[in-house]
Formats: sequence, C-alpha cells, structure tokens
Amino acid sequence: MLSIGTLAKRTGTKVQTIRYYEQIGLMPEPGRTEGGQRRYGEAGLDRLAFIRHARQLGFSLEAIRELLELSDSPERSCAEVDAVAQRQLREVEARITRLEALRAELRRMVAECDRDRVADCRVLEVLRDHEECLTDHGKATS
Amino acid sequence: MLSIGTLAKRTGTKVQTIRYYEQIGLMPEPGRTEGGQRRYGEAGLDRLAFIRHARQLGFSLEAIRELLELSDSPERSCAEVDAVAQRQLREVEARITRLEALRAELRRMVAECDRDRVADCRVLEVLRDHEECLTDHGKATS
DNA sequence: TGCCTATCCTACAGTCACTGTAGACAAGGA
DNA sequence: TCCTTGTCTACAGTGACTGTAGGATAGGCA
Repeated sequence: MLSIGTLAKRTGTKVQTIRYYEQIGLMPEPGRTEGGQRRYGEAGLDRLAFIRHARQLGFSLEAIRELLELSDSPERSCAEVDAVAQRQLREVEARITRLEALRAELRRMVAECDRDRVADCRVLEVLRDHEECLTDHGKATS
Repeated sequence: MLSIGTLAKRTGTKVQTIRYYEQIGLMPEPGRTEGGQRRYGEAGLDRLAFIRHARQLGFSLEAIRELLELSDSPERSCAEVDAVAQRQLREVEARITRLEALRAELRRMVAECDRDRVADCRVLEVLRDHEECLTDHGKATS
C-alpha cells in the first residue's frame, strides 16, 4: 500500500495536487489507515500517471476526465478517444503557429534596437506604435 | 475625452479589463465626469495600446509594468528594455520547443490508432504506459 | 423637458490548475 | 519514549482576466 507522498514522488506530482484531483473527482477516494491517511494501490498509481502524462501533453483536466471515462468503458468506439486527441493536436498546432509569429516579431524588435537611451529604444517604439493594433479595432468595429 | 467603452473598442479590450489594469496600477486613475464616469485622453489610449500589444506578444503584466517604468525614464539605458525583450524571446522559444515535442507525440499517438474498440486504443495505451513518466520520477528521486 | 436605452459604476464571485499556509495529528525508526 | 517526517483539513492566493447583480449616468430624440 502506497502513501500519498510515495505516489507523489513516483509520478512527479505534488501531494496537494493529488488531493486536488481527488477533490474534483479525477482520482477516486482511496482507502485510509486507522489514523485517516490515504493508502493507494497500483490502480491509483496508474491512474495518476495517466493524468500526469496527459497533462504533460497539454490536455485540460476536462479533456482528461473525458478520456478517463472513455477508457473506463472498453467496449465503446475508439473514435471518440481519437477525436479528443485530434482536437488536442489541433490546439497545439494553433499555439505553435501563434508563438512562431510572436517569436518573429520579438526577434525583429530585439535585432533593431541598437540605441543607448530608452528615449530612442526601438523595442519600446514597436510596442508603442503598432498601428494595426489601434486601427484594427478602432476602424473595424466603429 | 474618451469614455472607457470607447477605449475598450479602440484597443480591443474589455471594459472590465481596463478597470482591472487600473486596480493593479498598470493604468493611472483617469479623470471623472461629475457623475463619476472615467474620461481618458490620448495618453490613456496610448498606454492601453502599449499594454495590449505587449500582452499580445506574451509579456506578463509584471514584465509590462517593468517596461512601462523604463519608458517613463527616457534617459536610462536601453539595455534594460532589451533584456526584458530578450528574456521574453527566450521564453517564447522555449515554449515553442516544448510544444513541438508535444505535437510530435500527439501526431504519433493519433497516427498509430486504427483499432475500433476503446479496449485496444493506442491513444489510451500511450497515455497509460509512458514508462519514462513513472521511472523518471520513481527512480531518479528515490 | 422628459424619457429611454446604452453605457457606466462598484463590489464581489468564478475561472483554471494548481500552490502555499497554519495548526494539528499519525507513522515509523533509534 | 521521543523525534522527525509525513499527513490531515480547511482555506487563501496565484495570473489575468471574466461574469454578475443592482443600481446610477449620459446622450439622443420627440
């Protein structure tokens, strides 16, 4: 039987996080010792590892809840699981695209700045005078 | 004189968000009408646009606070501003690297799954049996 | 001038996924 | 037995907003 601290170490999770997962119903309520401490079996360890790995892949706790429910009903179609994974993949791809655009703008910003006084700083200038930002919203929505 | 709603529209910000920025001291307290409504000048609009643009580039509110303070002292060295931007660039690059790894794993996961029952689903299998997750923490930290 | 509606006000609670804290109790080894 | 380490509950805090309730104000039109 494993204590909550052991589970935490094995999965790289904080103890509080495990209790939090229990609180929101992602982890089942485990058995307790006479003194009231949680004791887990292998099933608990596996479930937590599943949750942590899915979190590392960027799945939201809601998506993980869905995945866990699906994996608890082994006769259902794999397509639903696949859909969740595909959705996650698309989200990750969108985030990458967005971050690549940010990276380009930041690189340009940093590369252009070679003055020495803040008053002439290109970085601040770019941040200040991003015309599209004002016009996009100002003109498009009025 | 611009109302908070006009500022919101021009910069693509929610009204509550502007009030929030004021609350945490990012936006200065503006003048008020007799009836107590906020009225902004061009300076307020510029400052908000600066904040929103920096947010779009992924800067945290704390970083933006730093940038705003620097831009308020035009005689200081531009190097500090540059450092903030460089730090942000490195963070964005790190996030991209991480997301690309996620993308690869998600793609592999999705590509491998062609069964029809959840019981045989590769996606769930990958999520369940990620050996490194258990061993990394279990063996490295004990 | 009166009215009406859109906008504005404050204050507070909720979101997500944790993280930290306080004060008390339990487990296990020397 | 004592002592340290681990665990317990309950609650508050994080970042960056977002939403809601219940009321006051501004500005246009008849």
